[in-house]
Amino acid sequence: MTTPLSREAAEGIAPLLKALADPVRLRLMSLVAAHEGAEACVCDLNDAFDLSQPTISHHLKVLHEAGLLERSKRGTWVYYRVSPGAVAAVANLFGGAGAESKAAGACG
Amino acid sequence: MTTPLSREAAEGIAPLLKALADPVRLRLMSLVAAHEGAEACVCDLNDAFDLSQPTISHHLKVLHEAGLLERSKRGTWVYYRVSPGAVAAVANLFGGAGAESKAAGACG
DNA sequence: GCGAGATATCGATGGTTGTCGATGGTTGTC
DNA sequence: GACAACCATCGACAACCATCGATATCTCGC
Repeated sequence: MTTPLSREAAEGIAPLLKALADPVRLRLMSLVAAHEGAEACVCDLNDAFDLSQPTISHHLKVLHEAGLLERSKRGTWVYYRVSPGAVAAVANLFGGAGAESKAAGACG
Repeated sequence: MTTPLSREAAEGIAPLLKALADPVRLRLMSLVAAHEGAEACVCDLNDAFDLSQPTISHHLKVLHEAGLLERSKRGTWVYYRVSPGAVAAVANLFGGAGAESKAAGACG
């Protein structure tokens, strides 16, 4: 945010922000990030909301397609984990914190 | 993003991200932030896009109502400048960079 | 007061989004 | 093979959004 974004840069980052710009998806991201092992089962996530299962599945898909969440299936269960790179790209906008390897970290 | 967001926190931050989740508004923010004196005249911003003047005005209004831009009128011209607090609230999500006094700064 | 320039507002329109119920595919168990 | 559990997809609907042209509002200089 210190130098003007090119049209391309803006059009690259906007979809990430758009994916995050929903209270449900924001909480989904934080739930996954804060979960032990940095990954969470869909069944756990479903229970954290008053929304229907298809709706949660839809939001997870949006986050996945934006590149913010990675999907891995183990048996019957599906686990999602935060994609560090995508989060870093967004964090980079706001000063570069989290741009190294972690999804979210403090300065120093 | 290291601890689960409360529903309230998520619903407070989501509108900020929603306001930013548009290529035009992202570029508007960066143009204002990068402008000399950290504020920019609407007339300058209009010229930076291929969009109509009402459309730019609309986007500026969205950013203003989200608390991301502050408005000040000087004579015929209207100047916008980045609101440090709102940007810090978003930056806080991604590691706390920019949460002190600047709208966007590096770590240290 | 009047015309000109800079912004904001209004109304319309086409596209996108959040949510749901119903359904389908996959995996594990009996 | 039959059944149950988990998750994704589909179709539908209401709400929202980005954009535009037209118009209103404000300020300046004459």
